[in-house]
Amino acid sequence: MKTLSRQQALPSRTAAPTAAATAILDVAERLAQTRGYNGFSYADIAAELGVTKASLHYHFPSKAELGRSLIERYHGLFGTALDAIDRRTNSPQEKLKQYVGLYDSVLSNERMCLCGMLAAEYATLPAPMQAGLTRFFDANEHWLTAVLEDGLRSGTFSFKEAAKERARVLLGALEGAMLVARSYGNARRFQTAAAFVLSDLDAAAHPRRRRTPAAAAARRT
Amino acid sequence: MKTLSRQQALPSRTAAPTAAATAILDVAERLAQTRGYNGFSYADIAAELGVTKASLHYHFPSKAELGRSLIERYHGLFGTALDAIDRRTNSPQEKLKQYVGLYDSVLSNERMCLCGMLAAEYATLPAPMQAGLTRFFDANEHWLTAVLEDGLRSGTFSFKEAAKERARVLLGALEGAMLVARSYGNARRFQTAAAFVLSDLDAAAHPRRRRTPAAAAARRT
DNA sequence: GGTAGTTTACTTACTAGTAGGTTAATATCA
DNA sequence: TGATATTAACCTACTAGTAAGTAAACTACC
Repeated sequence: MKTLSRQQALPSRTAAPTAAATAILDVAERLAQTRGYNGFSYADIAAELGVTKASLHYHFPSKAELGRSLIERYHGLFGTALDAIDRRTNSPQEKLKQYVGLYDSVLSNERMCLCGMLAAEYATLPAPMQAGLTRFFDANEHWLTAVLEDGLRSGTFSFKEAAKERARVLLGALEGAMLVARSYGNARRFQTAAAFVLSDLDAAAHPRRRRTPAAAAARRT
Repeated sequence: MKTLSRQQALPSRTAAPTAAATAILDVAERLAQTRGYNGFSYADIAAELGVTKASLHYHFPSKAELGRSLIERYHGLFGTALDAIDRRTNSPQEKLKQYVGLYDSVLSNERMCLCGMLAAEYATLPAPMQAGLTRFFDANEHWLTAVLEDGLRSGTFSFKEAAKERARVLLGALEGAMLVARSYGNARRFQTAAAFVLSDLDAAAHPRRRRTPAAAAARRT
């Protein structure tokens, strides 16, 4: 059995993830995204890493704790990616495009969004994982709502319901498109659907729709 | 242990489902829709029905066979429901509303669409179940495409991409909305999202939109 | 700087419980 | 009597999780 981590002395004020813990999370994440939380075991991870199950229990006492960590890390990384998008561009249209790109890169690795996957297994998950899941969706909804409101203000987007409702439609549509496309092993299928979902927001495509004051003005020019 | 079936002699040219088989499928279906295929066991079904696991194996030799039957029956029942919609109304708008109603009634029973659920577990499913799944989605897509084309012809609907593409967007959006809404235990959430997805198709909301594939392609780039 | 104590990162060997599945005997009924 | 349906009793493989031990590395102190 090889050693996962030969840990160099990090100061580590909080619980800094060790190299071993990271390696375990990496494998567990991929398995969870492809097979679901109920579709993999400690034995699967241990075999892949060439360590014992007991070693995994040293780092993550229970599978529930591993699952909780999985969501937490995923949420954190996703948040970082959203921040990066915000820094890269100010265009709401471009932001959404890059948001879709996040999903697309996951699917192109033959994976499903971790939280979309876990949402299916929701009823079987330990409470901390359930709470982590809805926090993740809430954060997505929050970010999308801001982008949509921005696009509405600037006349780029057009939709009649509240931005929060539109954000929910968007989130669900992307998760669902991903879910179905993966059954066909066809990332193109997702890309096409996602493009149409985004183009539904275009103010230019339906100029007489309400709640776009700027769009109405632009039309006259 | 009680008896599941006191079978009255059905002529049964094909394999007519016995009362016992039906009872087993009913329980298995509910478990699959709430917990997923990997989230229930023969022991769960047996306990609920008050029979032994061996008895279940008599009716469904393997879990794979049970799963396959589950999809087949679900697909058949869904097809019947779609036929019923076609008989009840000719209005494409009303048809879609009733189609959404089908999903809604599933979710209101705290269930997820069986095939949406299984789509998440796709990678872990036996091949016959995988094939059954895509057949189900194909059938949905086919029915939706016909309704959308009809609505487009009659001027009720407006969308720029091919009806088949729109059908895929619709299917994914509904499955995804359902998936997320269930994590919040909130059927309203689904209803609201579904209503907006349908209203996106309304020709009245964006009268100048055109079905120009060239425009759609340009927007994608 | 050497050594005692402590911590980290594992190991082997095990538990109790559950998974899907089998077999042979038996009950039920037409 | 023969087919249908069901049971008890089992099997093997695997599940998450635990107990006890160990080698190496780090820390404290004289």
